[in-house]
Amino acid sequence: MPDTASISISETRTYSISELAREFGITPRALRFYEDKDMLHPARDGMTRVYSHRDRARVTIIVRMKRLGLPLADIREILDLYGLGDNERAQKRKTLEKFRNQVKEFENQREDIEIALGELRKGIEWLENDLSKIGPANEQAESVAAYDAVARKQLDDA
Amino acid sequence: MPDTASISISETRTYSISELAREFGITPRALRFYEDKDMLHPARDGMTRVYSHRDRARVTIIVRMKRLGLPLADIREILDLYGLGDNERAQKRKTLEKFRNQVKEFENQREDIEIALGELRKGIEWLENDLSKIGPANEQAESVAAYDAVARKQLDDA
DNA sequence: GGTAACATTGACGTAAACGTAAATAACAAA
DNA sequence: TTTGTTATTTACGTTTACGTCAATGTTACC
Repeated sequence: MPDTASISISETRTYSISELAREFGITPRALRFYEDKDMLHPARDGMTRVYSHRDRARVTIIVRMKRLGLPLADIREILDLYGLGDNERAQKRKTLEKFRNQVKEFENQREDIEIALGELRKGIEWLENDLSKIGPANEQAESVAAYDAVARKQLDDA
Repeated sequence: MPDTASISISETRTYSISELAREFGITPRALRFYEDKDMLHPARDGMTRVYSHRDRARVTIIVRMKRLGLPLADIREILDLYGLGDNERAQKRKTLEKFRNQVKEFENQREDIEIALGELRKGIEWLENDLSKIGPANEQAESVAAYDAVARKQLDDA
């Protein structure tokens, strides 16, 4: 085993634009768009893009952050960390600050999710209860007042 | 104490559009926009909007859900539950389904957040380490290789 | 050697969620 | 009474994140 000592096959694989798009449930257009925004820099074989294992990893991060609602500009800043060579300390300090703020925001967001999950589960519980009440063929019921009470309560301590 | 038996003062308060806007860190324009989208139906004093305690509660939900990245249309559907009177069972079933799906999505999102927090914290750790290394006045260092290793690792198991 | 499948670069279009300016009205303080 | 603050509707503008052609080019197959 001479040169390619510790390079696993998954790290030497390459991907076409539509392969990556399919894998991540996005479109080729989106990948070109990200490249246009300097978030990706795939190699080229002539004109056609060739995505490496590390390009793929960047896409993973992009998609994940996007799901969390981060704008592409913010995602780009995060990605840029992995591109810092022996850069300015100032830049690193700024990045550090942003990362810390981002951590706080994510922690807040996690709290929001817990709250939202709580409310949704209460809603589900009530709906299940209500739907199972009189079997599958009743309208106009006596549970109206009860419902209103629940709705009121949900809204009141929101 | 005759009529208004159990109505706390906070439940009788009303709010102006700019009051609410300030409280939630949004603009009056946004509140009007939400109303235009049928997510709010404040009362009117002449021409000017008067927001009740329950209107305020709905804004709470809107803002919270928005932070989680839900589109307004989806938020509206959630709000609509609190408006269901003695409605069609079919509608309730549909709502129940959507709530269940939303719960799953939020749980996925919570996982994404954990992962993102992990990566950010690793990044922070490295940055802190790096910045504290040679005191406050050094560029060109020997940590380049070490950094590259970290970056590589982060990207590889993303 | 055509045609089907996949690639490219423009370039214009679009949906969501407001921003912003214009014209107007109500009301309070100086 | 003028100035200032807050409100209204109407309407066009803006940003983000792509979608959607159109025109063109390479590669693979039958």
